Amino acid sequence: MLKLSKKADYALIAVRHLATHGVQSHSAADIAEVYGISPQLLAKVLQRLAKHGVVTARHGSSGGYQLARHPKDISALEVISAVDGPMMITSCVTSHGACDQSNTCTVREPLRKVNESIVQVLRAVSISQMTEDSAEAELVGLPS
Amino acid sequence: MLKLSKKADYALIAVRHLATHGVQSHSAADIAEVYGISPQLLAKVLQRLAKHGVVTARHGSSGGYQLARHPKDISALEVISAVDGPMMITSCVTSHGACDQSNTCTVREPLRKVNESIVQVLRAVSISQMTEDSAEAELVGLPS
DNA sequence: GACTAATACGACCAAATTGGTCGTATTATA
DNA sequence: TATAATACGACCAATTTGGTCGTATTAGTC
Repeated sequence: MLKLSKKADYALIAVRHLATHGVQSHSAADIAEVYGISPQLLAKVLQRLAKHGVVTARHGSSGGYQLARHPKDISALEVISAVDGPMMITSCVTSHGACDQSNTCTVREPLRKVNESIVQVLRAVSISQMTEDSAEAELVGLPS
Repeated sequence: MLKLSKKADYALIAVRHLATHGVQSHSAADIAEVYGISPQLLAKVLQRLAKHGVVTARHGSSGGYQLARHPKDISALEVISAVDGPMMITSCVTSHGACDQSNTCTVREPLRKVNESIVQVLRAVSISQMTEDSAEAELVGLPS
């Protein structure tokens, strides 16, 4: 239905939290508690974000996660694709290549372009934009 | 994973087929055969398109489906939402209202805007645009 | 008017995806 | 050395999606 996974939602929530709550480390459990999310699940989400270089992790007591970069240099696309894998709108293309109708499928090429446009939109939205509540963010979605 | 359902894919394929194969009726079975899709499934997809006024249906022998409007007046968004329901990117909002974290969820509002941008992109893409193979359609995704 | 070829539609099953948990290893800090 | 955190794979549960079946209905054709 063209919707984000819950994991992607959680990832955006967590990253936004890190962006708005100072530079110190926050453990997965702490963040999870604030938003009422399963700690273990959020941990897994944050691990993937760490693996993709969106956040940095510190082990040990008083450890946790920090943003790897300035919020304005992290796009929504990065966060989403770190958790959900590469953005591909067509359901034909799964992990194991194209579907069996690939040769007769006439909408693949047009859909690829639509996909690119959507990717552009998501790439253009930064985490810092998502932290400014309303106003000014009205312009979102018009990649120049 | 932010991808279209197969039904949406099939819907686009079918609509594109109707747009490029004259004004006469095409039965669900005929179209399905061309693309190697299950006839019954495609029938259901076309029924939903008919219910939403994207195509018109004619019963009886030599009946079938036709486009209800000119291809340039049918958007990809219409086709997709006819089959998959309204486009909502956030996974929080399901059929039975918002999720339980609704009060603490901080990304809903920003995501709503991102969603709108994507809807804009899909609304801007017409079926006729999807029939012109390559060229000129490069501009897709820049709602003015 | 009977036959036939189509849509219409709801109930239902199967398969795939996703959400979420558990256990254990590892790493660093105090 | 104890502890508090991440790391990660295996696994189960729940939801969603894909797809089928049966039956009713509608309209064209002989």
